[in-house]
Amino acid sequence: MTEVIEPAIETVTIDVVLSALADPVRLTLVRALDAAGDWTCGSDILRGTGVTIGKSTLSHHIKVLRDAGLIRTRVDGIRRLVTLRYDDVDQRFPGLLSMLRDNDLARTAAETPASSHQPPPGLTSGR
Amino acid sequence: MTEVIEPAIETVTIDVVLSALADPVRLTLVRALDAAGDWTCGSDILRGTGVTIGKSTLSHHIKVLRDAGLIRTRVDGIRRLVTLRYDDVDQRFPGLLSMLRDNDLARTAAETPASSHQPPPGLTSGR
DNA sequence: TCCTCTGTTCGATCTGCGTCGTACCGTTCG
DNA sequence: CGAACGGTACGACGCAGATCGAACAGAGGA
Repeated sequence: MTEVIEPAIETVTIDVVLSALADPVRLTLVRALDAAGDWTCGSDILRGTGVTIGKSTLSHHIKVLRDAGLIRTRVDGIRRLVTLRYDDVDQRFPGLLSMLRDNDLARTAAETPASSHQPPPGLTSGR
Repeated sequence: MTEVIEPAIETVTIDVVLSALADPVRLTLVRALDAAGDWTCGSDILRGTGVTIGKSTLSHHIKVLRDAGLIRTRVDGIRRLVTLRYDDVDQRFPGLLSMLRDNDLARTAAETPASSHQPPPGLTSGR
């Protein structure tokens, strides 16, 4: 198998999404995935975010986000790649991702002095 | 004083809003206020929602929602009236209220047989 | 004035969940 | 085959927060 089960976007409720996004670590996770823009290795997501957690904790958060319909996981050999479900989330909850993006720009710029990646200019409004 | 302190909408962050809306009781509260449409007495908010909590708990939730910038409280004689900050929330987080509304229609219609107030048609995008 | 009503504040309690460590599994490579 | 790596599953721990009850505070009304 190369894909991991994920809920159909129509079955996703805002209640579950809100609960998933209420945690600061998961919010950082979503913002980092959004900044990355495409498939990212799980262990590399939090690079440069200043967040350091155990790998079991990370796995737990990724599962919560996946069950909430926010991210998609793909198996690539030895590792799992994850990405935001941009189209699905934008269709089901228009404007949600851009809400999360707003503060992200200010926060990542202020909290990650070691990272040199400035936020890609094309991500502010588009995909 | 007839008004209760509330944060300026520009200082409200999505992080706090998400945490406030992550609780099922508070979500019910917001949806009930949205369905009501205007100033509502605190003790009457949960009428017909099936949610029964102590008054101290209700006071706590209202305070959380107010601190999150979602609702406004006005003192009216012996009682406190609360209402959604439609304009402010729509301006700061466009689309957020309609996201909460989606499930609301199905839920309130199924859970409140005694209430005869259909959701006002003008609330979908405006105040 | 006294009672009632509405709401807040303060402790105390308890549950949910975020976190960690360990064990386990599948994949890749030497 | 066996070791290393990325990730998951499970149990345990600890803390934040949801809940409650009681006490208190204003505002109205009898």
